[in-house]
This record gives sequence, structure tokens and C-alpha cells, in this order.
Amino acid sequence: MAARGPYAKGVAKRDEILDAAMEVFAQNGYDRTSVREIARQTGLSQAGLLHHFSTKEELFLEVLRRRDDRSLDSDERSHKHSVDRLMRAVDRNSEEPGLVRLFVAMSAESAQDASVAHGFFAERYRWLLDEIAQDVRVHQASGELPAGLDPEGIASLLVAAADGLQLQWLLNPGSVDMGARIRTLWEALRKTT
Amino acid sequence: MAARGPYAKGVAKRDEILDAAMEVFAQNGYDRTSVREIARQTGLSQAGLLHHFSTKEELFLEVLRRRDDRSLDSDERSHKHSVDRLMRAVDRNSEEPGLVRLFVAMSAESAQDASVAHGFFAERYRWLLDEIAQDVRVHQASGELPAGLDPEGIASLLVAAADGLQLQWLLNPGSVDMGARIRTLWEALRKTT
DNA sequence: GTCTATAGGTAGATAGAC
DNA sequence: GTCTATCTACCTATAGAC
Repeated sequence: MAARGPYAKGVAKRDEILDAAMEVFAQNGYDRTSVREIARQTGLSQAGLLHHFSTKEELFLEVLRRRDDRSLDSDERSHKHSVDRLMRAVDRNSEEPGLVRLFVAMSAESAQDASVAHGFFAERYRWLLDEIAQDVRVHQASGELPAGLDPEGIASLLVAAADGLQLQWLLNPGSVDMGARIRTLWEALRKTT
Repeated sequence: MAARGPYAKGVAKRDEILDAAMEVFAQNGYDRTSVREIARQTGLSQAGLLHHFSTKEELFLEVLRRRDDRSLDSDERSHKHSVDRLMRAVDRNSEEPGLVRLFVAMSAESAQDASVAHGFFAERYRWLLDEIAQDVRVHQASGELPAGLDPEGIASLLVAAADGLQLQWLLNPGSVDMGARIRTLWEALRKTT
């Protein structure tokens, strides 16, 4: 049963706002983005937009949450290795400079304590690293990976490299094949003892 | 011959301003930092500060340049391998959260085209990666490293990991030994092929 | 070199009409 | 749901006095 009447309109507009907001935040970062600008792009006044999200912060956090939800809804879930999922995520990112820019800008912002995104990213990294480390452990138990590998170290390095490559890729577009690089790294790491 | 009279005072104040500015920019990022705030910390009015650096942008770029100059002035130059220098830089960073925060925030900012730091960081990465790749090549020629390694790939991954680890370290302080991690990576990479 | 004062902006958020 | 109008709170940069 689809929502109807006033609800449908509200939900659709909300979605439209989130799309526009993601794009503008990605392009300019949090501080340089004004609610007015996002409003303009969705054919609303600033006050009109703030009817749907009562503060700029709320809108911003919603954008971050939706970005994550979408990643998880996509085919990533079908890959049992979270290492595979990471690689596929990197591949997909190579086609979405906007999202990458959003991610880089926001994760760096979150490193500032005052940032609204601090909690979001701190938690995000904790579970991401944990998931990958856990995955490495499972494959060590089944004998697919050498027992000598350090699961936390591997997870940390893979994620770190993925993040750092994004920055290089944004600054010098076309100079880096992120997918190839991260696969090289994985091959090197899994052969370590 | 040292500068004297009014010069000495000017230079000293300039330095004091740069120190304060580095700290505040590191803590809050470029946009969230006001010239007034930096002025307050140095006992000046906003206009008084802008006597030394005529715009906020100029002050900011000066902070970035000085950070780099200091790195290079330190003992890093004495290490012939630029890979070694990278590792030592990572070690030193582990004791300077402020500088790391500045670097992470500013490099991410620079990924936005509109950023004043865009040119600075794009160029910085170009020579940094180039220097390391070149270094790998030299050691391949002398037989110290296997000929099969991809110099650009190695350089890119080392720098990417260093950057990404900084982010993890800032978000979850104490959870990552950056130096140890980057050495693990280097060991893994040099054994590839 | 440093100040006060101010010009000229832009921001987020609110009030109240429709 | 959406608008216009407005408020308050900053901001950078400049002018001109000391």
C-alpha cells in the first residue's frame, strides 16, 4: 500500500531535497553549503525546505545515513567476503566522484570534534574495521588464509588505503586506478605471514 | 645579522600569529575558523592581525607552507630513502594530533575545487608520489628491490595508507599504531612479485 | 603596528500569512 | 506545504585615527 494524498507529496519532496543536498554537500562540503542553495535547486525557499528538515544539521545527517543505506541495499550484500565488498565499493566509487567527494570531505570534517558528523564516522569506522577483521578470522579458521595474518592490521590497512586513494584520485583525476591498486594491496597482504 | 628594531617585533608577531593560526585551523578547519578568533589568541584585534597577513587566505596558505618547510628542515633530509622519510614522518605525526588534524582537514578541503588549498595539495601529492616512485626505481637498479615491483603503485599505496591511517587514528585515538602498520605494509609490498 | 568603527555580505532560524 | 519578511548573529575587509 503506497502512501497517498499529502503524504506522497511530502515524501517525494523529501527525497528530492536529499538528492539535491547530497550533490551540493559533495561539491562544497558542509560549511560552504547553504540551505538556501539546496532550496533553490529544489524549487523551494529556504524556509520551505526547513519545513521538511528543521535544521541544516538534521538534513546533513540524513544525507549521510542515506548514502550508507544505499550502499548496503546494492549488490554488496550478496558478497560473503567483506573484503570483496570493499573492493566492489571501491570500483563503484570510481564512477561517482560526487559521492567520493562527499565521503572524503565529511570523514575529514568528522575528525574535528565539533563536527556534527564525528559520532557518525567514529562508529562507522568501528564496525567497518570490525567486520573485515572478523571476515579475515573466518577465512583463517577455514584455512583459506594463513593463520599468521593480523586481522585488525589487515582491515585497518585496506580501509586506510581505500580512503587515501580516494583523495589522490580526487586531486589528480585519472591518475589512479583505485580498484587495481587496492587489489594489488590485498594480494600483497594475504601473502604475508 | 639579525633583523632589529621594528622588524624583529614584526617578525616575532608574525610567527606568533602563524602558531596560533595553525592550532585554530587544525582544530576547526578553514571555514569554521575566523580571523577574529586567531586575533584574540594573539592579543590583537582582527584588523591588527590583517596588518600582517592581508587576507585570511594568505594567512592560511602561509600556515600550510610553513608546516611543510618544518618537516623538511627536520632530520628527514638525512635519510636517503624517501620511503624511510615517509615512515619517520608517520612516527612523528603520532605525537602531533594537531598537525595531523590540520593535514587531514586541509587535504580533504582541497579536494573541493573551490578550495584555496586545491593547487597546493595537488602539487604536493604529485611531487611526493614522484619522489617515492623515483626512490623505488633507484633501489631496483641497485638490486636492493625486486625489479618486478611497480614504483608508482607502491608509492601511491604507501602514501594512501599513511593518509587513511591518520583518519582512523584521529577518530579512534589510541586504537592504531600508525608506524607499525605502515611498516607492515612496506614489508608486504616489497616482497610482492 | 595597532586600534575603533563600519561597510557590505551571507548565514540559519523563526513568525505568520495563505 | 510553502511563501515572504525579518531577526539575530556572524563574517571579511577597509578607512582612517593614533
